[in-house]
Amino acid sequence: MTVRVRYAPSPTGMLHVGGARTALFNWAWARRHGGAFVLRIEDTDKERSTEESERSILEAMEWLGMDWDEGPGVGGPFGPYHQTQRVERHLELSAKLLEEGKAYRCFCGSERITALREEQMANKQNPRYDGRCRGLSLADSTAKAEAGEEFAVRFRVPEGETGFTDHVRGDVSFQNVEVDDWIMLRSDGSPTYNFVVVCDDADMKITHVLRGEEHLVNTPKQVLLYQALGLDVPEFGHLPLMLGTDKKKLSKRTGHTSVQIYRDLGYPRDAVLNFLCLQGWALDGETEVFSVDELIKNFEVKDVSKGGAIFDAEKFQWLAGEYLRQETPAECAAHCAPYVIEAGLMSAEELAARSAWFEQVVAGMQERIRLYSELPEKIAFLFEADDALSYDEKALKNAKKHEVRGDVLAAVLENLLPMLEEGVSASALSEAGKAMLSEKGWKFPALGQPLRCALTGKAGGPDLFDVLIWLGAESSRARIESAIKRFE
RNA sequence: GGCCCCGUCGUCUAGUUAGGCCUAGGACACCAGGUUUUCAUCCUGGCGACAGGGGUUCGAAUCCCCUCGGGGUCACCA
Repeated sequence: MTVRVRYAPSPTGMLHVGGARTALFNWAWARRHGGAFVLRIEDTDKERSTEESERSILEAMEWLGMDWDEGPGVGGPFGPYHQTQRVERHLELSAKLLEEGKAYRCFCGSERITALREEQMANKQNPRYDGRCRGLSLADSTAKAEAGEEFAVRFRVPEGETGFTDHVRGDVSFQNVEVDDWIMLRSDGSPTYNFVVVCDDADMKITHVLRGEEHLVNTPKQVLLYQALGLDVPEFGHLPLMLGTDKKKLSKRTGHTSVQIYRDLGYPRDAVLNFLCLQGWALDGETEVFSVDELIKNFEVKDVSKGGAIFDAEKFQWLAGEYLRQETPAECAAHCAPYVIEAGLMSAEELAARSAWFEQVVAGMQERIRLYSELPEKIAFLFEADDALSYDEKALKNAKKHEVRGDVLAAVLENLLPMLEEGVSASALSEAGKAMLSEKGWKFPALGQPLRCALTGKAGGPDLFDVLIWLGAESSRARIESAIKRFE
């Protein structure tokens, strides 16, 4: 049997990280077994669904590299892949169930149902449909319907018990009395989620349903529906929830929830993918950094953890840094460029004209940032006015600790600047600088701290000889000369 | 509250299916050292968990029962 899985987002917002992980596990499972990964848009909520959300979700899926074999944009043999375009089929199946007595029309109306529920809750009973229309004969109900009475269609839950073997949780079962006679068709004739999801999954020949744990309690309804329809029941796997720091389902209350935001925040794509894997799954218990190829090679649904995972933002950032540092300077520079432009440090044209220079800077900064977006702030000093560089209090204090600061800076001007003008390498500068120090009998901090303040205005940062080269002879000279005056 | 699911370091997890290899391993975070011109990276070390209680067994994180705790869900949303 060919594996066919699906991810079925509703286009009512961004791509939630929990949804992204669900999609990722489905995708990996399909790729692992040479099966098909289907993308279906569950747009039955007309109030909240938007085309913009759909576009954004698709774009995020593409960014993550999760290609779908069937779905929007690519089509497929079981389309259409938008749920709203499949209602004809839904109504057909609903009519069939109605005829067979496996579903029935309910004329109670939402007002009565709401009142009933309120009364039951007031009496501390569990809200449940009281079955008033359950016994209506098909002939009677058809007559009422034809007379124009409004009705919803309910599924007739049989007696007994419904169980299934969940791939992550093992055997799970529910007493059917606990499963209410749920609504398949609303009184406006539109089908509900629990109904369409089964129709569509069956029509699309889905073999494995991997989804979030919040759907666990929907499963008996769906299993019963498959059975009533005389269809094969697919395999299920319910993934643990991704939790916020409040231990509740991840929501905007406790942090960012969409993959688009993390992308915009400058997290490397592969770090996002890797991190998603780590929430509920482990490669071998030892390896933390691994590629999606390794996920595909090793992913088993049964290995997914049962417990919910609190979203560990710290670890996510660490992982981002790991990936950022693995990139070549050219790759990293390309990823950082939009942030540098956005921060107004350079225009796209300037960046293109000075790409070699920018790559050099990025190479020197790579182990000092974790997200692409962190670069602008850290290199902003390079773009300040040479004679009006802002000095951090600590940087200035460090510089002033050294009595010989003026002599040191003068020596730099005299010995190192000419070399810089000739265009030597950072290591050559470094050697010359150290030779100069030993000749004069100065320790490195006596050079480092005043020079760092003079050039960057910061107490910490990249290698000083790199900075000299980045700045160039002219700026370096101007900054040092300005510092000599300002340090007095 | 009913039903369902879950419960190993602060957090993510390995180990639980086939009880002994577990004086419970790794990672993030934190702390302390080291490398370094600073910051960062990197290296070394430390801190730190089987929710609790009963069983079963020569032996239990692993099996059984109870308790406690957490979560999900109870819509004519998905």
